[in-house]
Amino acid sequence: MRWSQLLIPTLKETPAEAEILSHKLLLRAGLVRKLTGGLYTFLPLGLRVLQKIQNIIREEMNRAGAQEVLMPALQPTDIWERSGRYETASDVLFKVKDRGDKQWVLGPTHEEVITTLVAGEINSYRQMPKNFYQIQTKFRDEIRPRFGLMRAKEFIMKDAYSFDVSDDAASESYERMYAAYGRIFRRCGLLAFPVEADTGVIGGKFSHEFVVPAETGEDEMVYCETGAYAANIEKAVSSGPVTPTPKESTGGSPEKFATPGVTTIDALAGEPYGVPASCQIKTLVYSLEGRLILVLLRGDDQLNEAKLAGHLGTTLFRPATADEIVAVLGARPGSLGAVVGVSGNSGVRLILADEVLRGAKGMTTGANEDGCHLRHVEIDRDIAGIEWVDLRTVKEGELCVASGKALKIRRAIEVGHVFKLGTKYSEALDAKFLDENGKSKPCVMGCYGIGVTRTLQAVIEQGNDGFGVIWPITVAPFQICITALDVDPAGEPMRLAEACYKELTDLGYEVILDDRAERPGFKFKDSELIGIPLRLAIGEKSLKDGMVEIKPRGGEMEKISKDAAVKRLVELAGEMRRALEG
RNA sequence: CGGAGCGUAGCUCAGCUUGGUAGAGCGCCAGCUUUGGGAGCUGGAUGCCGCAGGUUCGAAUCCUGUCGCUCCGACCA
Repeated sequence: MRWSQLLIPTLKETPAEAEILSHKLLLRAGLVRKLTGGLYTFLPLGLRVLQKIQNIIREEMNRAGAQEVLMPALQPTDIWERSGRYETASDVLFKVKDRGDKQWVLGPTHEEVITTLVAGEINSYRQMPKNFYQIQTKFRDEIRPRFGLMRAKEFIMKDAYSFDVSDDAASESYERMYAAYGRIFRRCGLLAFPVEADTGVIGGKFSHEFVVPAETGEDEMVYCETGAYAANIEKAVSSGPVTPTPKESTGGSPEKFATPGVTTIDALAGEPYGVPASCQIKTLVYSLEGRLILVLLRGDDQLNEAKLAGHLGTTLFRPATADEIVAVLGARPGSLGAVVGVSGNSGVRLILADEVLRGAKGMTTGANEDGCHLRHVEIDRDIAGIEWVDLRTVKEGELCVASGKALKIRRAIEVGHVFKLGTKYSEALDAKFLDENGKSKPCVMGCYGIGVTRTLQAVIEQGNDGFGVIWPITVAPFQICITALDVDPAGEPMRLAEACYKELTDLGYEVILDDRAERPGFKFKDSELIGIPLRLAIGEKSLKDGMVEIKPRGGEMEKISKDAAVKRLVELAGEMRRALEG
């Protein structure tokens, strides 16, 4: 294609709206334009990249035995009510009404729709396994869209759903998708890693996120440099805190002492009290269905809410308000504890304590009386009715359970997620089949997502330099840019450029011919900004000696005879492709 | 939803404190020059100063409201 005819609105200056590098480049390279917050138009260049990524996904999904379908984005509410997610996912659901005042939802994902389809079409074990996928626009009512395509109200996702006759068979489907995901991201030129992920209220071990390490990511991953372990922080475990929990008795019974104005762990750790955070019991209070749940953690630990949700089997809990807490416990946040007035208190549903506190002695905690704390607390002796759970958030430097080495934490962008769902949706939406014994069973499901638009931005986040984007050749909008330095149609440079353009295009390459009547520097800068992997520059100067110039994006320029140029470009393109696709 | 910041030319931004005819650079258009790394000169076009009220003789500027955008936060007591 001719550059002069395409809409490629590159920007020399950085738009004020962009904060992170990939977002800036998305705009500067003329890939997208914002309609409004969280909604973007893909321009010709951006769309080309998007389609490249989609095609890689298609090829790998098909290769893995999945088949493509396309489901409605607009969905009736009743299937969401049947799955229970009209409630539990309510805050991200875009809800719309039609003229008859009937409520609909814009799909944030499609478990309900695909399961409804399968319920009607699949009745026998002979019809499985099946795996359906689609590439489609999803809608999520994000609290705060940000970072361009990273978190948007509307985004393109590849979602796949597997249906199997048994748990074992479902595990095989899961493994197939897991392997396919590795290939997809590799082919996109992305360094993406599988990490163990939170399985939420469904539970189980089969959930991995594919993440791209990046400072701008919204997720945190915990990993061991030996490669023995990697997990999302919501899921991660370690062999425990670096400072041990005290296990020595310090007194015969809990002793109340005055701590006026002290409402934080830090304040109690400071003068004049000097109680190390690791010797404090932090008491958090959550509300679930009108009653309170006490969550006990060591003072220096942070609650991992995902773990709490996993243990409770629901996400319908929230931090209790100060009023609720005072009504039930008699004290305000900051002076709370589980020792006094908690056991047998009908307003308290449950006391959960983090495993790290097992056997803790000589601890200090709130006295359930404003301005007072208790010391010499021994958790086994002084707090009744505890349920022990792993609830803490792992910290950097703690030891890996697999290798014993110190764990590291990095931020990362989640680009894909594979998840073994079990029978939650098939049971709720009646996707059942008859097995070989004529017995009715729910299908065992898995779901597998890739954020396509986010993946595009992740590729930019990972591939760029001071000049602009560096596209992997597999997803580049064009593989080759021919920069004609003199665009007079009758002149030799342009005639040669046209000839090379035709030859390369005939060979199946996607070539952009920069035929704009601009100065060379301007055109070089532009081709670098939009990140085309290979550039062929044709100008009078070197042409006098029969030479042209080839420059791989981010590599060294080489002068080459004009007759050898096409062959060399094909060679280089092949090398680049093989490096990614093997 | 809470907090903060910002809305002025296509883009980046100044002007606002202290009210008095709307500004710069880049981009765009025309011409000349230039022609291998975002050129130079000359001339030109471009604004509901986000929107709506209010104060005032007079508002981009002050006040109120509203809409939009960006950032931080929204369990960690």
